[in-house]
Amino acid sequence: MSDYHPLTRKQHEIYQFLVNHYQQSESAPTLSEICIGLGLKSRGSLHKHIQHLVEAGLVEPSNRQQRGIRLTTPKLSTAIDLSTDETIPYLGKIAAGQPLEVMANFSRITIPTQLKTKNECYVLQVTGDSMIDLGIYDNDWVIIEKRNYAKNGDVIAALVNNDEVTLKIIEQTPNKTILIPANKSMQPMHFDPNNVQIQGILVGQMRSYIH
Amino acid sequence: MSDYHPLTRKQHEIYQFLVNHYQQSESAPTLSEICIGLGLKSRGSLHKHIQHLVEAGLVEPSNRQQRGIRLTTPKLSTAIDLSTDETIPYLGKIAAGQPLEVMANFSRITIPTQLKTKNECYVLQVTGDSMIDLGIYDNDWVIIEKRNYAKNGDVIAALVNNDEVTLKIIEQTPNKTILIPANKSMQPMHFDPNNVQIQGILVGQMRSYIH
DNA sequence: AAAGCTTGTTCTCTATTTGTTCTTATTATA
DNA sequence: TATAATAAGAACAAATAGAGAACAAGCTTT
Repeated sequence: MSDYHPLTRKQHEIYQFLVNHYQQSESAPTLSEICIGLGLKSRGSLHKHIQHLVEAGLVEPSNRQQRGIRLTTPKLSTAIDLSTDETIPYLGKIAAGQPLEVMANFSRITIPTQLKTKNECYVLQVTGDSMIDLGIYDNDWVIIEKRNYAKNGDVIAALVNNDEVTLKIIEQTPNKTILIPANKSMQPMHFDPNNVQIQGILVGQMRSYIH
Repeated sequence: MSDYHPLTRKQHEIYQFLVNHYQQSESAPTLSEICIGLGLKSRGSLHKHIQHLVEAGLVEPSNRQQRGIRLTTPKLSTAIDLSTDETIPYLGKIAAGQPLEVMANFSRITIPTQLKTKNECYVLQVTGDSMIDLGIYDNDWVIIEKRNYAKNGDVIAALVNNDEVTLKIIEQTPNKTILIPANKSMQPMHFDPNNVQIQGILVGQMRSYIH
């Protein structure tokens, strides 16, 4: 009965989001919430991906039930986390098309005090290899201190062209902003300062080696 | 008995209101009071929501009794008493000359659940560049699951020659143990298996960029 | 005890949200 | 070039949400 259903990259990404969400919140997310969390705009396409997760046996079929997405292996779904104040918002994958604030309070993550500042911080998950020369890899988490300014050489999360959020090294001159990847095989990108909105600066990084 | 009853956004909001109310007041709120508290105008609609909470097993059925809304005791107790300890021992710099146990319980560190396993874990701080090709840098923290065995290719913390603890990739043959640094400019080291005591395997990594 | 009020409950009607299905277009990948 | 993966959006039905009317049972006041 069980065919072999390898996950595509996107399906794996969505599954990770679901696992993560279940660790933080007791109720399942809505399709729209997942869209926002992953930077998608169409519930329709997302639904198709989730159908694949059902076929792969990772997600139980949810018959029109709202918030009906359940993982088949209900790992930590019961582990409610209402612990102290050392949690900070997890804003999902580095998200396209949205200033980060819009999805605050979706879920929260526990953080060692050593990895954050006294100011407001949040967590993003990194996609891509643009920072490997700094030891930040695909799927790592980064802790960002919320801020709208930075000094040259800082690693920042920025909204570029009102379109996508990236993690880069910043160099600013009066009439030009340069975003430099920490990856020798990638080129710095030049922007009009008006098209680069700084969202915060890098203060910490985490990586899981589990499975 | 228990079907799956995910809470909708409104139901969750109402349940939160009830939990909150119970922490401050001994008697249950009236439907109208909840309406006022949540900005609703119809007791009728509210009642329907509470019916769902009853079906979900979070609220006891109250047959026409005024101020009869009670939370089911089991859920209430778990909601309060979920103080799982998410801290693990910090054993300091990767330490020379000592098996790791001796300095346990010096201090503890808060860890996100995503970075540890269910088993016993502890934190070490890395010195040196022997793992930079895996993105583990000088002064990073690593989370180690306590264990005395590993399979080939695992990244392990090991006590070598009863002298120092290092973080390396392990390759074991019946009569030889090879510890391989993840650093192209360093050479693998060969040992008699008796001189290598595995202390644990790598499950997580953290880095602070503050100052 | 009777009148007046509040409360829980049930019902109908309407508006919004959500899951689902389709169609179409674009990008990767073999 | 062909095939799969990804994405956006339109359209639809079911689930959910809100308002209000109506009613019986419990309180309060007279």
